Amino acid sequence: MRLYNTLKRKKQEFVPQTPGKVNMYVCGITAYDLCHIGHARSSVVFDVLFRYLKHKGFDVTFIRNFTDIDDKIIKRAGEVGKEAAEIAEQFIGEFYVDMDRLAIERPTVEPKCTAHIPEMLKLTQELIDKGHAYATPSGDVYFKVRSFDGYGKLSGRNIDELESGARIEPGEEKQDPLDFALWKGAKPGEPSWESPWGRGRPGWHLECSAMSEKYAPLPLDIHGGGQDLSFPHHENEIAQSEAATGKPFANFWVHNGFVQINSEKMSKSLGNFFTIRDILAKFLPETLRYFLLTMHYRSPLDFSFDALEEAEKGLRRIYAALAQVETELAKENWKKSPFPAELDAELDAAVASFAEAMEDDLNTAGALGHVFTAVRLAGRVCEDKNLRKSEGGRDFFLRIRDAFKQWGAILGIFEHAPAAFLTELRDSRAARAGIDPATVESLIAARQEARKNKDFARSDAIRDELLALHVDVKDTPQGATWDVAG
RNA sequence: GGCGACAUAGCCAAGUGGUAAGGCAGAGGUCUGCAAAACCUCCAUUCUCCGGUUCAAAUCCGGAUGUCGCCUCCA
Repeated sequence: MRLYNTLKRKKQEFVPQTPGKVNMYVCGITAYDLCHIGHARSSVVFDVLFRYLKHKGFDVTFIRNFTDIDDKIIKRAGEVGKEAAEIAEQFIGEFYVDMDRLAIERPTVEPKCTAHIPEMLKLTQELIDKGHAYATPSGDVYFKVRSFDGYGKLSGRNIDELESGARIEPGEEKQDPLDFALWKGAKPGEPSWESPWGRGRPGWHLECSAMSEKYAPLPLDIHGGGQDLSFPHHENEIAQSEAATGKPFANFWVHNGFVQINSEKMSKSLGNFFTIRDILAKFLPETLRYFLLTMHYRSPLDFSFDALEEAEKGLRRIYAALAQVETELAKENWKKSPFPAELDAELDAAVASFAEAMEDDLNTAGALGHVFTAVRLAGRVCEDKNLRKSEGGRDFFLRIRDAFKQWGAILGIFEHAPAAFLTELRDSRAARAGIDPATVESLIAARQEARKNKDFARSDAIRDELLALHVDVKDTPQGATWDVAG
């Protein structure tokens, strides 16, 4: 497959170091608050990459860390009067709740920063020994950026231009404004660990270098994260790891684009900030996941509830087709009658196109376009009395079901029982619209009674009444069903 | 100021040299007691603008305009 490599600024054929095996490291969360939609996007993107690589038959080691000691965690702990470790544990728990709802598979390894202090001390010592880092009198250790030639190669920055913007904060003992902390000397009341330079705690960038090296042989095949992490975080990881080991750190750098609100970055200060919980209070998790996949992973993605609602309609149409296929497959007495070969050919083409889209830099948006080809094909066969009752039709339905099973496993959607999902989706929509299902059911019962008596005036009057509640009634041979209108 | 990304129909969006996927919305039709859903048909001679390269460009190059991101913690 082809993947866009930030390091080379172009798509490249992805080839792992060891045939058949892939090592992938993705920067995880800092556990100090609930996750927002941006975390959801990043998680979904790399979950799909993980699933797709496995689908292709690779033995994937997926490492995703937890930053469980950090300024923000300490700050939060201070605010609520808890220990930093308690805060980290709490929000790691909340993280899993969100991830599970979004059907994010667990990575192979999920190392925590605080469980790898010895590895970080070792790496820091190596960097000091090789002249790439220095300790200060107050017990900080800094990485000497100018000692590493490749600095800036990932983010395309020039070290002298960076220099002009950088400055030394009061209290810092850096030799150069560009230098960054590997180890921070302990401050009173903060969590700290013993080190050769006195008690302290690791700097943020250090953990990813130390833990990736521990769980995968360098170079990593893939290193991923949000676009904003490329500088300085990923740049610093490269500097640390390559300066210490002399080996390249990662072959492919994959960065997902940002979630925006009204074309602007979301941030707490702008007040345009949504947590995953905020969304899932109104929409099903699969709707959010589907929505996130309707755009290419590197593009900025504009979030709005209107856009989510639009995505929801698309997802509903897909599931409606799957439900119809299930209904037909539950029937028996298949007839021997001719089945048009061009329908099979179109389905073949859709399956092939889906695969091509995924091969081309994980183009889930393009791939979903081909999913709708299968949806239309299913509808066409269901429409035709002869086709849907034929043996060829049955085989076609089975093929469609298989295709969706495979696509669903890759994308992490389409995996619910269709009829049950549609009911759940309808109830979710009804709840948003403030529709009381019991009221609807009783009106429908009254309407059925009227229809039974051929009292169509009354039947239509009730339909109008339901429509005023934003409810559409659908009469089927099995009785009346309903959905939220629009 | 430096670095970078993006600009495709009413809206969202895929598409990196060969003559514009898909979704949502909309119009007409089939079906239906009426509807809804589904299906069929239609809906960008054109890809922000101006130049250039080429037999051929939304796709490559140069310029303009606009939007956004990074350069400080951030997915």
